[in-house]
Amino acid sequence: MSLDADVLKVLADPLRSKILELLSGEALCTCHLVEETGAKQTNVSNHLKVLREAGFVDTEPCGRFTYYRLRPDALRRIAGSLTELADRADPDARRPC
Amino acid sequence: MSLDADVLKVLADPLRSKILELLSGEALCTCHLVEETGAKQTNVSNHLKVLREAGFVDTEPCGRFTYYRLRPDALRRIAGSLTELADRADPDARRPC
DNA sequence: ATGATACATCAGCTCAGGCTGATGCGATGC
DNA sequence: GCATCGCATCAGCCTGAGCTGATGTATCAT
Repeated sequence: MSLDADVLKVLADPLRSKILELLSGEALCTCHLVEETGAKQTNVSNHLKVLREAGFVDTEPCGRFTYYRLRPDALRRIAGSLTELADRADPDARRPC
Repeated sequence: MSLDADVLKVLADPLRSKILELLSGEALCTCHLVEETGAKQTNVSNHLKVLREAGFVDTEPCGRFTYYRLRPDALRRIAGSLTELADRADPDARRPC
């Protein structure tokens, strides 16, 4: 497996990573996330869309609320590709010039 | 531990992730990376600087060549924070509105 | 000493993407 | 019905960052 820069780019944003941390442990709706992050509703909603389309969160409509839940499998996939890359490292190998 | 967006941002670039993949398995010098990636020398050098300052690669000067080597521990650190976040997930918890 | 090679740095251009205000739309409450 | 709330979408601004050409600095070969 190889590193997917497009997927990593989704994680590499301070507000999105903050949202994922907030979603670890419990599902939250947008209003919670707006309150916790201090960001504007529009901004949070945009980032949630990015996270949703990348498969990092699931949505659960509930009346006029929309709950967001973390998808741990998506994170483990990334973690797996990183450790696989790390495991491939050989401390002595060097290609001659 | 929490997700560090600044560190993730270093990985979230197609050329940089390509370089890390190439460096897994064997150390390479800049000219190798330029040849393998097809990118300009200036560009590769810039990205190597970013990777070096973020601690993802080590440099080994060797005459007029500069060898770059992957630092697997740096990748494992990121992988660890991702799995930790994934492990924290509770499929039933939900904060009421 | 002269030239070539390997690599780094600098200045400038360009563009993706994050932030915002305005607006739309469905669900709930009165 | 009408107002309000929760959330999404749109258009526009603006900053950060990637790419490039030019240049500088060692190191090596002849």
